[in-house]
Amino acid sequence: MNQQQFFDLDQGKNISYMNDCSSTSGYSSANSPISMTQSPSHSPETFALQNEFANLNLPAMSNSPSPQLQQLRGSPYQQPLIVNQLLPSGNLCMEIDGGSNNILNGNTNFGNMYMPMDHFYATPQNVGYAANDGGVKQEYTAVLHIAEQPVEKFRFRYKSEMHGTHGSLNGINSKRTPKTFPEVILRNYNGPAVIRCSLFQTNLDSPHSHQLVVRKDERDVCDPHDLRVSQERGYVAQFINMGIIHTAKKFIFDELLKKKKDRLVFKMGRRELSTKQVQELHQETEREAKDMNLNQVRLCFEAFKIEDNQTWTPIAAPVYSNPINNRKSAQTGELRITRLSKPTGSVMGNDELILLVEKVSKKNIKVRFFEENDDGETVWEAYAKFRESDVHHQYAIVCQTPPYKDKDVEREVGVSIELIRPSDDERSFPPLPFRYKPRDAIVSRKRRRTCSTLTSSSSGSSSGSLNNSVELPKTVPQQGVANVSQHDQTISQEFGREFHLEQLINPESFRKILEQDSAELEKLCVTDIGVLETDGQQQSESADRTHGSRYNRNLTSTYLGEIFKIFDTARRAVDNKELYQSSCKKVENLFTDHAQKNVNNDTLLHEVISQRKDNLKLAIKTFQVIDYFKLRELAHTAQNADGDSCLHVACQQDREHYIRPLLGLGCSPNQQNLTGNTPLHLAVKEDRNNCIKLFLDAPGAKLDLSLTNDDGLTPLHMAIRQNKYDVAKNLINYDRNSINVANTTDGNNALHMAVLEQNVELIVLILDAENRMDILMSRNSAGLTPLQLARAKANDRCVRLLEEVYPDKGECAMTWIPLNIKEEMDSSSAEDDEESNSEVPAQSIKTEEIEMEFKTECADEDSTMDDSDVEQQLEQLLSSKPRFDKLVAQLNEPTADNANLPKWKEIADKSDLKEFTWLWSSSEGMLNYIQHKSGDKQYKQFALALQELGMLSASN
DNA sequence: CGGGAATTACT
DNA sequence: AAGTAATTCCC
Repeated sequence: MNQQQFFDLDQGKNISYMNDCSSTSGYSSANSPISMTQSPSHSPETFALQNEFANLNLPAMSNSPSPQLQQLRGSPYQQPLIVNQLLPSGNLCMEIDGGSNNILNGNTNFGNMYMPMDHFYATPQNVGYAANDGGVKQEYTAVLHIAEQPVEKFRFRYKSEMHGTHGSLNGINSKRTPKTFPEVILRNYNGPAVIRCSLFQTNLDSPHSHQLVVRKDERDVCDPHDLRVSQERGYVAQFINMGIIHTAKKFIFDELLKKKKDRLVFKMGRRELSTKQVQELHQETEREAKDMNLNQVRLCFEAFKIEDNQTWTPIAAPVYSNPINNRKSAQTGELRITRLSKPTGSVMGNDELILLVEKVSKKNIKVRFFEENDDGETVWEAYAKFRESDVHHQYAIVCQTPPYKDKDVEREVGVSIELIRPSDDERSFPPLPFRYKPRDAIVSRKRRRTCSTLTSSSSGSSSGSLNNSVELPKTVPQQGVANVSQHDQTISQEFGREFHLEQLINPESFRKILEQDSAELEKLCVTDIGVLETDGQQQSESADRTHGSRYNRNLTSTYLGEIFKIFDTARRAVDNKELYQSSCKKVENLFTDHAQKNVNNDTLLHEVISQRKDNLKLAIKTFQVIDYFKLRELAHTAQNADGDSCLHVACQQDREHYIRPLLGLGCSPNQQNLTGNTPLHLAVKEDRNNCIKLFLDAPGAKLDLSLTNDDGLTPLHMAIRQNKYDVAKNLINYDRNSINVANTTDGNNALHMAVLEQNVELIVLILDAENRMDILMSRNSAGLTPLQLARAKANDRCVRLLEEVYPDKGECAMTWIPLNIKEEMDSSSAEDDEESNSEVPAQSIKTEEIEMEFKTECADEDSTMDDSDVEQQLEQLLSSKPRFDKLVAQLNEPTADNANLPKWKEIADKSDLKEFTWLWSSSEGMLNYIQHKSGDKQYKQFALALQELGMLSASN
């Protein structure tokens, strides 16, 4: 018996043992029956070798690796010979996978190109695999049980990476300490046995071309790995220190074939496969290799008993581990959101959100928003909107948030975001929090509500005397109602019965109300104003204070009451001009004073139109005051801390009936708030269709639809992005030029954006508008026309639709725009791109002028042009639209020699332009291209070629 | 150990 | 020619 050392997987270290059994490893020992084998072609020579090795049978192998051993590591492909020499170690086998197995496999790696090893196995006696070859199901009493699954994600390393160590394949429950490893238990069996672990495909009962290696003596030995188990050890086999080598693509087939052969040979207990078998194996391998999942493997565990030291008999059905995924791959790697561009968004959705993510594949990724209750049940989910092209380089996703389920939430709602990979339903972890913010409308309403309470100055109870000693009228809601409850169509059940909605919507009638001072209004003005803001919250808050009878009127009520008092007084003293003047001043001061004190600087007007319960009476009276004292400037400039005007608030709160009165009072419809939004932006954003309509229909309001908000969008852009056809239609009808405005984020105009939405109706709508040419030709920041964008990112239907309308089927849009068109564009649209400032001559000369000049010039010169003249001539030719077109036509004609070869192609083929020819389908493309090359070689060449063809003069 | 990056190879 | 995937490098 030799004392030997080997690496014990169980113990994770080298140990020595008495070599009392010479070879357990199935593949390994020279005597072993099954040998691995042979590459299709082996050199016959080496029986001798085999014996030699067999005899080598050494003890050494482990601790003191021979120089060759050391050389060997990590290079099975390259150093087969050395590998062969190691073979003997296989005899050590037993506890750990015999080194020999691996070595053999290593050998197999080389395919036929290397030293064949078949002779090793040529020994006749070693046949003994008792397995169930004929495919007969065999009943086993023993059972393999996986006690510890491998981790589900692991980075597969390429062989070239297998230098140092890179961490081993741990058990799924492994922690820093204690670590665990894949582990199986053999049950229902007595006596010694060997458990084998090898790498398998996940969807086939077939080995995987990757290598399951275990680091041993500075080298990586490949699977299968055999571990001896016994009663003393509790029949537990723990596979320690394994790694997975990612077989390079080019070796997949070879590796797989090798493994399959080895397996078959082992199973058959024979040393040679029949030619037929080899062929079959070949074909089978070819098939498998083609679509083998290279990023997923599983472990296969088998159990054998070894009889006569030679015969390996399976004693239990093989079991397979869960899949192990390659951590590095985009298909199976971990999904992770690294960062969000912002943590919040509107409940309305459609906010742009950028996610930085770990490697994802754009075709296989979704962004899921979801909300769970305390029990972890999903109560809501929605997916962000984005296109494949919004996935930037596998590492970022630009998406639009989905709307939240409840658009009327009053406070922020916390939800989660995760990535989902549909192919395997993998989720990113952990989910990232995201907060849905209530709509501005609700926020401001709430803010107003709470702040009025907060800021209300303390004062006496029901008498309501405050700092400024304003006596607020005691208000009993019913009073107001009692007088006038004759109409049915009313806005506000409690307070507004006197006014029909339509009256207010209609500016004429509203004006009348204001100006004529109708009896109704008169009555209104002398009666008490309604109760301000008595919503539940305030009531409960006030209830808290009631105990000390310290119920307060809020700030707004106070000021409003004071102002109304002044107003009423002044009005009664009709002829008192002085009183009127001073009243003006007072009211103005109160107005501004209030705004200053009020939280968020909401003015009285803001407050009055955004009461939780719409209070028409109150609002109208306030309007009347403003109007009466000619304080339009106040209304006009009234902005709160968010930069919101009253119109903004009206839109937020969906109080469309105030829009016209406010416009009438001088509020500017084009005022932008601090985020750049006009009231119309808000109306679109918040889906306030009535507001939108009123804005657009308002006679005096001159809306500027080209204003962009901080997201770079006009109202039309927003509508398109939200696929709001009707809104977009109304906006376009209001101002057709608005479709040409480019958003300042990516330079897309309305058509670009509709294309991105792939919304055919919108595209048609836009195309039906006028100014078609401008919009067709305008380019976004990426330099793309709508058609080009469609080709890149939209479906066929959109592309076809657009191709229909481009005059030349989009030919010119594929490449460059003729200068003259571009000049038109430059002057007519906000769009600008780099091209336009580069080549275009600064002086834009009228087409006719060029023609004139050109004619005269050409008349003089003719055959005597030098190179620069030729170029100049070409340049002028290209810069005139008629000439350009003419040249296009001429060049599209076939050449004299070949009816199938247009002239332009001929020129291209003969010049440096050859390699670009594929770009163009007619001469126009080439001309567009060449005109931007002014001054360089291609341009000159082209000019000369034209001259040669006589085209330069011909085109005169 | 574990991971990011760079490089190269394919579409 | 751009964008991914595959490999290799290297901190």
